[in-house]
Amino acid sequence: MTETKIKILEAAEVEFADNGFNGASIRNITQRAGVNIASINYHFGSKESLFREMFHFRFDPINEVRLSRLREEQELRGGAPVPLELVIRILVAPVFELLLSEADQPPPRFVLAIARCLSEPLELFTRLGREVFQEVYETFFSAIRDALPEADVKQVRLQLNFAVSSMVGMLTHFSRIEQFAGDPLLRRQKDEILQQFITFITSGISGCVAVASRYEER
Amino acid sequence: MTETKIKILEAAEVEFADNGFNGASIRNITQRAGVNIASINYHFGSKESLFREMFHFRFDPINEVRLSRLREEQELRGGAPVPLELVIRILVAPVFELLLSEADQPPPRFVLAIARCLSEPLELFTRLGREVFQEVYETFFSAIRDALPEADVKQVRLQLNFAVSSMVGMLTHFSRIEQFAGDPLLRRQKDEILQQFITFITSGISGCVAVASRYEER
DNA sequence: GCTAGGTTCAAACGATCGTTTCAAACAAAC
DNA sequence: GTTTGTTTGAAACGATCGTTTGAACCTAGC
Repeated sequence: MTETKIKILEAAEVEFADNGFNGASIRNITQRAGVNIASINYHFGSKESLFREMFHFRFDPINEVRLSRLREEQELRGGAPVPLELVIRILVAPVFELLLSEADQPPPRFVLAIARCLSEPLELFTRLGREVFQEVYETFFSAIRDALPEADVKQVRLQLNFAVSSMVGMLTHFSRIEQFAGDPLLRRQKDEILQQFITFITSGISGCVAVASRYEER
Repeated sequence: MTETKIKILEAAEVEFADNGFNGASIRNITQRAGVNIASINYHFGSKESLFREMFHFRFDPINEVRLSRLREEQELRGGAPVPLELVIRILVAPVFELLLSEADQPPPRFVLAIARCLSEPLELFTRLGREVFQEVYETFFSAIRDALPEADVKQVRLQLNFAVSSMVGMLTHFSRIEQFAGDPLLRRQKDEILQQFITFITSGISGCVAVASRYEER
């Protein structure tokens, strides 16, 4: 990868994070990267392709980590289901560890950039989201089903939707919602917040399943 | 309110929902409304003010319902805390009942419009969000604290952030994430989905508090 | 030293954006 | 019927957008 491409990718992350996809401008990106305005179309083809490449460049490794960690745990247990909380942890941690980076340095911008752009209703992002996350979605869907054998399949799908929506919402809005509260929350240890969020998702899902099976007992 | 203003507001909801704030264009809105392009600046002043007015027009009544329902329940109990699940229901239901509208008609677009635009990182939306939701945020924060007397204050704030992020994420991404799953989820009774989501949030919060107090017992 | 292929550059392209202008149309009051 | 104030209309404003062009530049390979 040439130096120019790298500089563009880095500048694009900041610009997309600050302004969203529609709000980001080719001119700002190239100016921030210190390269010529034509270089984006030369190296990437278009603004959309630039975003697509940034997306894959950053999230493909994250998704590989998710899938391989889950596979490890599954093999370790040789057929026995991986506990729900661990499944959720493997799904959540690789992204949120980036968001809640070390206290002395700001979090990497691409997480914000992608979370925010995914909220924009362009057809591009529907396709891209599926392209990048479909395999992870399906794999973790099965893992959660295995962890909750008593749960209805459709209900598990609904729970996973809740979980994913919560994750994207958190990534997008955490810093903003923080402003409602007076003092910042991120001062806490990142591991503590991460654990809390994992617990939140896990108890949310298992709480729903528990309530549902209580209904069926009647 | 003049007929033109109403037509613009209705068209704006669709346009903002379909294209986000930056992606929406004055020309599309006026064209859809069948009015002259200058009428937006005449009646609202600017694109930003149009959005602001739409936001207040739609969410002020919703927030009033939330606050008054909560107050009712509090008075009914005369000092005793309102149970967590009910607090969450009062917070969640007034919005999600709109999203999960009757099966034979599409959900009102302004929910999507506002949820999606709030995800765009414009400074306008930080201000607007605070302007519209601050009172609800603080009131429900207290109510949750009352419902969970054993919980740490900072932790409750974190939980509320989780809850709010989940809500916005749900509103923004529900229809999109649905596409990962083969068959649509909305066919289920809306009340069932709503109840599931309330249970999800409630068990998420109380699960976190339970884990935390378990730690402190050691 | 020359050539070829990849890369950068300034400049311009056509399109669209939010906003403004100002005259025409309209309604209500006298 | 005239006047006054409000609302609409077509047209244009200046700015910015993503993209393209074609010449200049650089660097290997011969």
